[in-house]
Amino acid sequence: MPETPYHHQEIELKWSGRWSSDPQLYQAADDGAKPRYYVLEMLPYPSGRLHMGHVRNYSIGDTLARYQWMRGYDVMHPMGWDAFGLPAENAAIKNKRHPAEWTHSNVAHMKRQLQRLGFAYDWDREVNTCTPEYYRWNQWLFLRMMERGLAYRKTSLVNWCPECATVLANEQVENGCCWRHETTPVEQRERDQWFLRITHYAEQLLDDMAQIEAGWPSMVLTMQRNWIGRSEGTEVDFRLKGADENIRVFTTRVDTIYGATCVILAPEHPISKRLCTGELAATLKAMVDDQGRKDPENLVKEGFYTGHTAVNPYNGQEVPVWVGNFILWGYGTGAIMAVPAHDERDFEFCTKYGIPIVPVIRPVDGELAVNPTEAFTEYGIMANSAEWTGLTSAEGRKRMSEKAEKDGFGKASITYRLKDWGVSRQRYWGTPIPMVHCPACGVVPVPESDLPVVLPYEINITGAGRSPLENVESFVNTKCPRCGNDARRETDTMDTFVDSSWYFFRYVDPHNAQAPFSTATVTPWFPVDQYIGGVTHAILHLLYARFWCKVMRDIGIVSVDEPFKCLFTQGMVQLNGQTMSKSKGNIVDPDEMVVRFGADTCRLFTLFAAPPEKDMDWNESSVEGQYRFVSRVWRFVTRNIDAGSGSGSTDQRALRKLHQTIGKVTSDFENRWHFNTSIAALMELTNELYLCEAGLSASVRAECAEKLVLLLAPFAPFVSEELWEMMGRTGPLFKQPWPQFDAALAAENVIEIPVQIGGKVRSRILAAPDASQETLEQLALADMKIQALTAGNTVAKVVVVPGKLVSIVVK
RNA sequence: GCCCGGGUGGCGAAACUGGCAGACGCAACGGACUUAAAAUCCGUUGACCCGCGAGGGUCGUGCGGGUUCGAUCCCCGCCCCGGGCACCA
Repeated sequence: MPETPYHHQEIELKWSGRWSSDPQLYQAADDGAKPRYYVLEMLPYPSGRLHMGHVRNYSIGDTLARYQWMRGYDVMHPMGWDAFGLPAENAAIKNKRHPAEWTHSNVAHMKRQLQRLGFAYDWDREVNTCTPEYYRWNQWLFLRMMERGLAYRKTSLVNWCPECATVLANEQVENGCCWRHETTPVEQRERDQWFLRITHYAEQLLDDMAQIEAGWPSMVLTMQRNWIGRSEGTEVDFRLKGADENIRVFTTRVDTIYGATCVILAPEHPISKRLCTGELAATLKAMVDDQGRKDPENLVKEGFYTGHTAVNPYNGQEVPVWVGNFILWGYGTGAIMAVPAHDERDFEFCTKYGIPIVPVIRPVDGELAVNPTEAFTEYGIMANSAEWTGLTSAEGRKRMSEKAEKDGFGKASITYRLKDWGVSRQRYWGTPIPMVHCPACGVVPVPESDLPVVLPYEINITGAGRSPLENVESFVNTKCPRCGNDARRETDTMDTFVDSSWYFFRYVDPHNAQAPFSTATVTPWFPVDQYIGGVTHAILHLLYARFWCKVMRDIGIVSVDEPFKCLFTQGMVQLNGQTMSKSKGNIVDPDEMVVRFGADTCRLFTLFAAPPEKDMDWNESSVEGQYRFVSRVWRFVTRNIDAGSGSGSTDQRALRKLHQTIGKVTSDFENRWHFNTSIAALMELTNELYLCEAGLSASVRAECAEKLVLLLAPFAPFVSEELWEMMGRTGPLFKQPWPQFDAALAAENVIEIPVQIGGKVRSRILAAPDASQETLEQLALADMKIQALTAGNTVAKVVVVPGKLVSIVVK
């Protein structure tokens, strides 16, 4: 058959039409006949259009999914929409479109884009988090958490972004500014908020890392570990002199307490307020107001003496009580003992204000410092510490904690940097928190039978500070579920990180109307075999999802401790070294490339440009190379369908390259997903086949064409499927068995071995790949060039690495 | 400041982690085909030096040292780029 021209548009439209009209095509059988494999990619926010970061993420996932199908797995490969969130409301304000309408039209468009790119999703499992069918289960789970004391309400100082007019989680504050508005400083406001008690799981979140260590990038686990910030120490009460009150401090270095020369309170500490009367009250207030706006880059430590003193319980010494702007109210007890001799920050503070510096720890092999010029922060030997003198820091910490506990003025304690998750948002486009405020009964949960609490459609979104829901009377006015009298609905909605914390469970049982999912249905698919997404979610989303999984396990509806066995974090797609983002206006849309070159080329291009975990700078200049490659495969295969036979003189050469390629591509899939080198190997194979073509026998010609198409299938599904059909084969290509590697066929008859003298390559010898050390040494020493170069010298040593090289050392 | 990544031709990158540096692709150049161009096919292409030539030599993986027969890879000390954390007591 003569070769035919490659018309990507025609071929791709044909197949994407067929594929999307067959809803069963990519369904998992879920009958246990084959081993299961769950490929999960982070679901997109429906912002309007796909960007190249999505294309990259989903190309990686789809390539893996198709490979696993070919390897014989029963693959689950779903997709959905993280559809609640702020941009929908911003669009509502700006374009006068309803958030629901805006979201749904974005979803429709992006779904078409995904289908056009040929991603093999089971759309029957599509999950859209802004539908009542989904978010009612957020509410249901919230009630379960409430019952277990994991969801609670408390008044607290919260981060407030004036731009968003909403509360931000600590995780959404970056450098004191809003994560969306990087130049808007966050303010502190007092509000009643809903919280989820993630701190209750802090220890498990750390411990269970052991279960996923093998499959997760260590960097992500490290980041989470730092975020949780576990710290072992001691809480100690300093009695406030002249008052029946203690100041409790947290320290990791109780062994230094004989060097404590003052106590410092956070400005927000209730005791600060009580101690600062008269003129000091104004000073304190100014400092509190300043806290939310502090620029961590160049904050100057400031403080003032309250005029009060407190007593060190270990030695009875009286120390002054200060207030300091660098003491965090949200960490530990919000108060510290300052030991300037052994803590850099205390040193800086006490030096500035002339507070004494008393060294009490000496280096293990040195003397106690006199008038130190910097803090000695290492562990050492205790000095000037009464009966503890001479102990090591470690011993001191342990025994002094025991003493505090025994005498009732403190205890050993573990503190976390992690804080409870504030989930309240004063926003319309989110899951309503299923609570009612009754004047008589207080906060009352909505009964399960009344779920879902549906978000009202009629809404006027203005962007003003109050939550839009507060103005919807039909929503707000309700009856108390307990006493039946008039009551008001909670108008806060949930953080959208709630939605993405469990959607991957819903995928497995997406139409369940009785429960978030059936435990029996879900269990065989968990943990997820492979989760793929951006490293930007290393802390927030992935930590919340892990937490949520443990909660669901404790509720009894999930059987695993950890949701994701393996995690792959792909690199970012950048443009001129900058992250692509809407605000920077440097989004690249895939549509144009798909029209010009086709989805196959687009996918190959994103995979070829760099290994998947590496950041890549978007530069389209090499995209034509991928198009050329696809075209070359196309021409080779089409012109060799039922082609005449050659002599067979190049059969061995072609088969060798074919099997080397099978080996290479397979090992890339199994070990490291460096698809750039897999695609390079397929190019090499294609190049070799062009050179061998004339001499190929009919059977080898057909075999090479067929295997080439199979190997290409996970990367470029459209052209592969079309060629498969043209070869007269039936059945979807992604269900065909992956080609078998044959080591004997891949082996070279003879290889070239470099011979070095003094580490420099001086000659090359030909030898069998399995030639022995002795043979190689003899061949090398017998080589003419080597003989010439070694003449007159003594060969001191010969290093032979079989199959690799010979290295000769001369004197 | 601390913790991770990373620095290789004109460009994206390989070298599976101690064994031929630069696979594959882009760009560039040459040849074939063509009236011509495009497309296609076949080649060349790290830098410098010697040679008419086949060929040979020196240098070369951010910089400076070290270990080794041999270092892009390991060790020590720097420089630059990207990311995370940043008064966490």
